Amino acid sequence: MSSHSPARLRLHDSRQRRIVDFQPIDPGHVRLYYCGPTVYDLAHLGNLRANLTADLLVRLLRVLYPRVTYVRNVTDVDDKINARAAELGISIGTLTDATLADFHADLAALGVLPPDIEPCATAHVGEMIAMIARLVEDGHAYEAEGHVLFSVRDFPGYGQLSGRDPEALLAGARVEVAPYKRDGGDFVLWKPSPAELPGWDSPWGRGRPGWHIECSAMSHRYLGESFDIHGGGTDLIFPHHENERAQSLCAHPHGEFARFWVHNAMLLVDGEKMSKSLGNFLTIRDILARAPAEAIRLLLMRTHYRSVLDFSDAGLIEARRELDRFYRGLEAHPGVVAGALPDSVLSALTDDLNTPAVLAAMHRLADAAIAGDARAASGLRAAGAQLGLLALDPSEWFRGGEDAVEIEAAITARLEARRVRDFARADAIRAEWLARGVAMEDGPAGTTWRRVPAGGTA
RNA sequence: GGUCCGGUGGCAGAGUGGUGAUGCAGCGGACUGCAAAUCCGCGAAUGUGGGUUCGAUUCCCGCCCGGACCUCCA
Repeated sequence: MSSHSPARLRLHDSRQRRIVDFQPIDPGHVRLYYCGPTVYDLAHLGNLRANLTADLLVRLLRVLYPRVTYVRNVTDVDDKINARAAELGISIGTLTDATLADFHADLAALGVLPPDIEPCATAHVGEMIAMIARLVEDGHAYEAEGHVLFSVRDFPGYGQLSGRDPEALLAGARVEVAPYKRDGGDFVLWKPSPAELPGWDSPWGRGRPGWHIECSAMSHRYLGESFDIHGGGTDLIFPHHENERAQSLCAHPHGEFARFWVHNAMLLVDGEKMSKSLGNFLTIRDILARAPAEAIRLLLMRTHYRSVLDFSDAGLIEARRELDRFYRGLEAHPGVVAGALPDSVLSALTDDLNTPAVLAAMHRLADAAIAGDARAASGLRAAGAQLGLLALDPSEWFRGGEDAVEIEAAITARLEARRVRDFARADAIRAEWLARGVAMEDGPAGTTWRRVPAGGTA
């Protein structure tokens, strides 16, 4: 167990590559920005991991500080969107609206709280153009063949976030370097857009923004030149965050952009990398069809956010069993309400979001609650509320669903079989229902039932 | 090839310069018609070779293995 003060947040900062004390710029108002979805397809488990990490961080910050503003953008102008809309034969707006609605529904199903501000890129092109114009004016960017490019040579801090050698970055991509770039590492701020694709008038002609500028423009608009935390997956560190940082620091040289950078590690599925380009990604919807939402949520919290997580069905079943244990703790104290968040839970959370340690603390609370400790049950409830877990009534967790009448009838039939000591028949009924995902359990007070993974051995 | 991260019981997964959490699985016992749940108890791990140290799983170096990034990615 960590021994630091429970209310002092220690957080890993990617730029410094170490765990540091989190010091907000304004302790009265913590501000953070996360890179949100590009809305062209259903969200997958990797997206969920990033958004859940943000959710846990924001929930914790709200406990520690009086005011938190969490901004998560929506990328609704992008080449992948254009391609997808054309492929489906629908308008870009139809695609982005529908995808965003799906995204919201999926995250809500997982208990991920919405951000305070969710700006769309297409609503902030004016801010992007203004920022690009400023970069051009100050000599940090140049126009070439209708494109506007950021000059990485010009920014001495380039490479600092991702820990890369600036000289090597000047060379840029290994494969192709557009001929109009001064240095291979220069990246696009603005590019020309043909009539059939989304475009906006600009000082450089009709065009659309490059990938990175929207986050710089929108974080500035809503959080200012300097804010506390910027987050996302580790795969965004380079080039996306490195470029955002370069743009923002050059456009606003008196600001510090993001003070702390929080990045979650990638997720594997059965040991394999999951990515959109490989096409092997599991969507949030796929998994919701296979397991209770809280089990999915807990599964993701069983691994620290900075460690690679290998998603598997076995893990899902284990997560479900852990929740069984927690709900048994609550079931032992009907009507228990959340009390104060136990220090064991808070100190684990403030220790760089050590969720595995939080779960260990919750197991101790559940053990105590089952043994009769009402205060522990109350603490367990509070821990669950903090993590976005244990939101159900125990009876709903164990016995929710629609076939309760049929199950009760089977139990009655089985009790009769037991009464006449026809144990073969009693066992057959129990086995049949277990295969259907219902475990029948005989106790001193009669027979109860609960749901288990279908075909399971629980 | 370059940069970075990591290797902990059967599996999952934390922490720590000095008795190595927690969960799942397993084993023994209580309870049960038998199970389940619950309770009591048990076994089980720091990739490898060096170095620093009174002491290393932890710090340093080499090696082996895995992963990430290197301009689509959460």
